[in-house]
Amino acid sequence: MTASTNDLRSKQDVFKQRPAILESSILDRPGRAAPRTEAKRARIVDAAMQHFAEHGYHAARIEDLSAQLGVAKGSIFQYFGSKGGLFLEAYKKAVRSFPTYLDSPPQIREKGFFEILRYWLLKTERLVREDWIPYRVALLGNYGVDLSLKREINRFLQTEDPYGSAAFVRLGIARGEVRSDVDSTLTVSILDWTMERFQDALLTEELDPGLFPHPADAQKNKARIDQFLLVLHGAIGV
Amino acid sequence: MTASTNDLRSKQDVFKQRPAILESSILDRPGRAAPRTEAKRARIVDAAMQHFAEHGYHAARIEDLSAQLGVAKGSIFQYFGSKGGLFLEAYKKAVRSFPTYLDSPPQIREKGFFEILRYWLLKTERLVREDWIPYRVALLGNYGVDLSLKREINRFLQTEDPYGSAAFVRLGIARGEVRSDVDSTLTVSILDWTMERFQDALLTEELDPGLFPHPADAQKNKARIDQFLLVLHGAIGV
DNA sequence: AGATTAGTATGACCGCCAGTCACAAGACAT
DNA sequence: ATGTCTTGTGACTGGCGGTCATACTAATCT
Repeated sequence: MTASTNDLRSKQDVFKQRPAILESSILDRPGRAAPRTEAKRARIVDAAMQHFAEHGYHAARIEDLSAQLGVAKGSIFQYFGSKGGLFLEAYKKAVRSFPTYLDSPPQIREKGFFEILRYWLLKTERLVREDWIPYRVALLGNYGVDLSLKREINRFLQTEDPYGSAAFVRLGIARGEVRSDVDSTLTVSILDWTMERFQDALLTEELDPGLFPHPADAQKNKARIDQFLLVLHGAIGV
Repeated sequence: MTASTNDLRSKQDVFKQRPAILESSILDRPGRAAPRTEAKRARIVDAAMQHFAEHGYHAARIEDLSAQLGVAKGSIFQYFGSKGGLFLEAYKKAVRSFPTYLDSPPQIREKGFFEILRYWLLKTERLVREDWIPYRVALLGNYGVDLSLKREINRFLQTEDPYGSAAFVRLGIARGEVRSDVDSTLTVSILDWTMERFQDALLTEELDPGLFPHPADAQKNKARIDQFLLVLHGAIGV
C-alpha cells in the first residue's frame, strides 16, 4: 500500500490523446481471449516482474527473460509490443497485488483513519521482507523508467486508484477525522505523496541501498512513524 | 525552488561505497583546470541541458549533441564518462540555477515562512515559462532516468540542499512559525516532498502534458495554492 | 629552435540489444 | 485432406553507447 500518484485528479477526463506507443499488438482486451493465450500472457508477466525486480528496468534483457521462460523473444513483443509495454503490465500487476487501505482488519479499521495508517506503515516493513519483488517493481516504476512510461503509470494510478486512497479519505471524512474544509482531491494527493515518500524512505534501504538515505533501525522507525503521523494529522486531520 | 529530495537526511555519512560508474575520467576536480578545458566542459553541459530538455533522457543522442556542438563524440565521453554522467552534470547545473527559498526579496521575507512559500509558488509559474529548460531537466532527473542515476541524484540533493530547505526551515522555527516538536529533518522532508509534488502538479502540464493530471487554469491555481498552504501549515506550522 | 613529453581531440569501429519479419507450426473449420 | 487463421519462432537489422588507436596541440626541456 505504498501511496500512489493520484495528484489532484480533477478533470482527469480531458487528457490529450497521445500516440499509444506502449500498447500491445495482440490481445488489446485481455479480458476475453483464449484461456491458453491468457495463461501464457500471465506467465510472461510474472517472470517479467521478477526479472525487472532483480535487474532493474534498463539492465533487464528481454532475451534473457524469453530464454528463462522457454518462449521466443518475438512472442513477448507480440504480446506486449515493447519492453516498456511489458514493464507497464508488470508494474500494474505488482501494484494491484498490494493491499488497499481499507483491507485492514476490522478491529484496526474501527480504531479510525490514522490508526489504519499506522497499521499499514508498521506492517509494510514486514510485507516487504516477505515479498520484495512487487515493491521493487513499484519503486522502479516510480523513479526508474523514463517519462513516457511514467506518464502511462500515472494515468494508471489515477484511473485505478489501486491503494484506494480516495475511498479511504472519504471514510476519514465521514468519521469526522479528516478535514473537509479543503478540496478532497488535495487531501488525497497529500496523503499519497507523503505516504509514498515516507515509505520509500523507510523501506528503500533494503530494496535499493543508497537510493534514499539510511532509515534508522527498527526501533527508531517506530518513533519516526509516530512523528510522521503527527505531522500528517496536522495536515489533513481535523 | 522546486523542493528536493533530502529525505530524512540523518546518518547521511554512512553510505555504502558503490562503484562510481558515473565519474568522469578526465578532470575529476573541475575546480582547478585549464580554463580552455573548463570552458569546453561548460559548453557541453549547457548544450546537453538543452538537448535533454528537448528530447528526454533516453531519446537524446550523444552523437547528435556532439554534432550540434562541433565536438567529437569521444570528447564528450572523455569529459563525462557516460551518458548518465553527462546527464548528472546537466541536472546539477539545472537545479543549481534555481533560486533558494531564502532568495526571496526582503519585503517578502519579512512576511514570514508561509508567505515566502506562497511567493515562490506563484512566481514559479512565471519562471518556468521564461526558462523551461532547467525545469524540464529537473523533472527528467526526478522521474525519468533509472535507479542508479536517481541514486546519484538523491545523493547530490542531499549533500547540496540546492533549494536551501534546511536553512529555510531553521528560519521558520526561529521565527516561531514552524513546529519544533518533531525532528526537523522530518519537517524538511515533508516540505520537500509536498512542494515538489505540488509544483509538479501545477507546472507539469506545460513541461510534459499528460504526465500529471491537468492543472486547473491560473485562476484556480491561486485557490489551490491557498488550500495547499493551509494544509502545509497544519502539517509543519505551529 | 628543435626535441620530448603530456594533455587533448577525433571518428571509425565494436558489442549489444530492442524490435522486426518471413516463415513455421498449431488450431479449427469445412 | 485442404485451406485459413491464429500463434510461435529466432535469425537478422538498425541504431546507439562506449572504446581506442591515432593525430594533434601545448607545454617543458636542452
